[in-house]
This record gives sequence, C-alpha cells and structure tokens, in this order.
Amino acid sequence: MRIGELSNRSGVPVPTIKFYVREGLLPAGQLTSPNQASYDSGHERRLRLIRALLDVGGLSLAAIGEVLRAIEDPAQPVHEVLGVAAKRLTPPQRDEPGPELEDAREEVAELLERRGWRAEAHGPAGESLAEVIVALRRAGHGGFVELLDDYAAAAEPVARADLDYVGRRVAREDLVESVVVGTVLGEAMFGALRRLAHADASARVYDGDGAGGPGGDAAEGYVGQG
Amino acid sequence: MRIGELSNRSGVPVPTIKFYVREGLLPAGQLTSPNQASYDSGHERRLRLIRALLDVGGLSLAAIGEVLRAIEDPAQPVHEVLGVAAKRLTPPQRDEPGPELEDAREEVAELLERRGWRAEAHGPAGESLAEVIVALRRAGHGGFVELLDDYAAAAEPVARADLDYVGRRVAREDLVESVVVGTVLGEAMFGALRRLAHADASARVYDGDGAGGPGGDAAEGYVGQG
DNA sequence: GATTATGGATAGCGGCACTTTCCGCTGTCC
DNA sequence: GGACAGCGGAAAGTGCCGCTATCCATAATC
Repeated sequence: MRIGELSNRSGVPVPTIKFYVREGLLPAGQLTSPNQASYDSGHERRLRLIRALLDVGGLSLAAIGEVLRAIEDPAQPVHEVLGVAAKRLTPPQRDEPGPELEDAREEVAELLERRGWRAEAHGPAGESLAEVIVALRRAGHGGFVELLDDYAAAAEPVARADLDYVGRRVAREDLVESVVVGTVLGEAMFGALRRLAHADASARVYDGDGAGGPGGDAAEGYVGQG
Repeated sequence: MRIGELSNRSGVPVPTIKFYVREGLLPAGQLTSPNQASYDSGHERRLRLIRALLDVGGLSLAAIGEVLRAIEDPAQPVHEVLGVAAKRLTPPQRDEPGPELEDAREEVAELLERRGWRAEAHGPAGESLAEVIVALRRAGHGGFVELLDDYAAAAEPVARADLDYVGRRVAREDLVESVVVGTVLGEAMFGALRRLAHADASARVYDGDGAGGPGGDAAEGYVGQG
C-alpha cells in the first residue's frame, strides 16, 4: 500500500501522515526505491489509534508519542506504560501546593482506606483527584465533594469491567493497547453515558411524576442533554 | 478591592484578569475614577469558576464564555444552559457521517430503550457516545463496546447523586452553576476515581491472591496508576 | 511522453491563551 | 509635595500546537 491509499483508508490527509512520521508517531514505510515506500495494515491501525486518542481521548500529540513508544518497547514493564498513559491523560497542572492541596490529599488517602482500595494515594490518579477536590472548593462548590463516595462506588464496577475486558487479551502489545484505549476512550464513553443518565434522571424527577421534585420550579428543565 | 488584591486572592495574574475582562468572561470592575475600579467577592468567585472550568474541566475560554453568559441570562431556560455546557464539554468533532456512525447511533438508541432511559438519542450526549463507539471500532477495539451496559449501569447512580446535589440548590444562578460545575468537574472527579479503582482492581486480581489472574503473566503489573 | 503520485525537506499558518509594552493618571507613603 | 508603585485601557507580541503549503527530483500510471 502506498501513502495515498493509506490516506484514503484512514481518512488522514497525506501531509498529516508525513508529519506523524516525522514526529515519530508512525513508523516510516518500507522503502522499495529511493522515493517509494510501502505501508501495511499495521500502519493503518496505528493511524486509527492516533486519531482516536487525539480526537476522542483529547491527548496531545506529545502524550500520544510517549504512550506509543512505551507500548512498542517490550522492555518497558506494562505498568510503566499505564503510568505514562495515566499521567498524560490529565495535563500537568502544578499550581501552588498550599494547605488546601494537603487537605485534599489527606481526604483522598482516607477515601482509599475507607473503601479498602489498594492504590497509591499519591500517584498521578490520586493527585489529580486531590486537584479536582481543591478546584471544587475554590470554585465555591465544596459540597460536591460529598458525592465522592457515591462516585467511588460507581467506579468500582466500571474498573472491574475494564479489567475483565483487558484480561481477555493475551499478546502483550494487544493488552497494553487495550488498557490505553480503555482508559482514554472509556473515560469519554462514561462521560457521554453520564450526561445521558442526567437527562433521564432529570426527566424522571421533574417531568414524569407530575408534581415537581425536590428542587421545585427552579430546577424545571434540567433535561434535554440527551 | 483593587485589581492587585483580586489577583493575589485568586492567584490569577493581573494582565490575565484584564484579558478576561476584555474577552467578556469577567465583568469590569466598578469605576471609582477614570482609571480606578473596585472589584468584589463576586469577581473573585467568577474568576475561580473560570479557572476551575479551564484547568480542571479542560473547557476552552470560548466555551466558558458561552456557559457564563448563559448562566447570567435569566431569560435563558435552565435546560438551554445545560445544553450549552454539555455541547461544549466535548469539542465539536464532525467527521464524515458514513454508515458506521449510523450504526452507532442505532446502538445508542437501543441502549436507551433497553435501559428505559428517557433521553434524546440524537442530542449532544447521544451523539458523542456514538462517536466514541465509532472511534473504538475504528481503532480496532470494538470489543470494548460490549462494556456499554456495565458503564451505563454505573452511570445511573452517579447521575442520581448529581441530581440530588443539584436539587438542594434554590437560587437559579446557584443551581445552574452547580449543574455546570457538577457536569464538568464531576467528569474529572470520576475519571480520577476510575483510575484509582483500576489500580485497586488490578492489585486485587494480579497481585494479592498469589498466582496470577486471568491474563496470566502478560498482565502482570497492571497496577501503579494510583 | 504527459500526468499524477511519492518521499523528503523546509517554511508557513491559524488558533489559542496569554504576556508585554506603553500610556497617562492615581493612591500612598514619607 | 515629591517619589513611586499601582491602575485602567489599548495594542502588539509570544509560544505552543497541530497541521498545511510549497518545492524538488524521482517513480508510477495512462
């Protein structure tokens, strides 16, 4: 397959493919003559993965590059790859530490203990959770933090489902790729489902049963996100 | 309060505050003389909201502007505001329609029916779910779509918790802001929790019980994201 | 043999979120 | 009352990011 066909199949413009090759996101084609190269279905697959992570997952090209290189390097332990993926999912925030962040970290640690989760409270995920808590408080919506346990309870079966899906993979590269895709695109999938569920819950509470629900008139119309 | 103090309190540089005012994200201060203005706690709160939506929520300034203007306009029905927030949460994708997207839309509609959700299958949330499904398939991970029902089941209690939190608000502006914050920051919160839960589930399966789990050696090390 | 596609290299572009610079005025401290 | 940092307002500049355009010599295709 030449670059034009690869472009047609993947929907990615030729100059963009060249650009990805230059950036090291996509291996160069096999040269058959000084200015002719051939690409295979592996290139196509890789290209689709890049676009999925970029468009739907919202990762930067730099983050995608790191993830892909980690996926490809067989010496890289699997958990390293996941660390990279996890770290790059959220942009590096790093605002001033301060006591608020310390408190939030403490709360994250308490949550983990409360739920008996075996996870590092100070890893990237714990850290970004702490940052979300701080942001909520700073924005004057600290009350939202009370939902942490409800959210955590919902996250458990999701994580189990993800693990189950990943567990069915055998080849290392497949497995790692599954985890990355699951982590990144799964987030987008859940987000969309959550918004759909909002619309339903809202319709159920404010719409269906006749008399308005807990929020009274003010909340009328919390629908239509579906 | 003058702009310097507002800057100190919020952690946002003075030129950036000026920039937000120019962009219409933040109302100008009350002029006390031709080149002196005073800002109040409302400005501070608004500023914190902007930074939360920007840094943690990952919204663009343009999207934040739309949301804020919708929040402020009392004529705007609440569900319109939510529509704006929901629409802007995911960047406008719009790739070629094609039959894959049609199939995915159909699946979304079926999911809604299966779960008895009262939500518009073709609204922004349904549409972005369909796009995620297409992206998963295109990336060669169509199997992940099998988890849709598990994800949907987990989204239900989350949506109920969100609604419950929002339902406690009375004032319109408070309510709308809660919904926006909950939708945007709640997504980040769940994402972090999900990654923590991954680490736990992985530790539980591959680490704790001695002999390796379903994935065998290949999956060793799906930990450390916490 | 004309047209089109290709690999490779370099330069340019448009959007975004600021940041810098400048101006003339003001509030404040000594 | 004089020095000086801070202010509001406007305009131009910056840095990064994800491409896109242009050019060249060569290769494939009709």
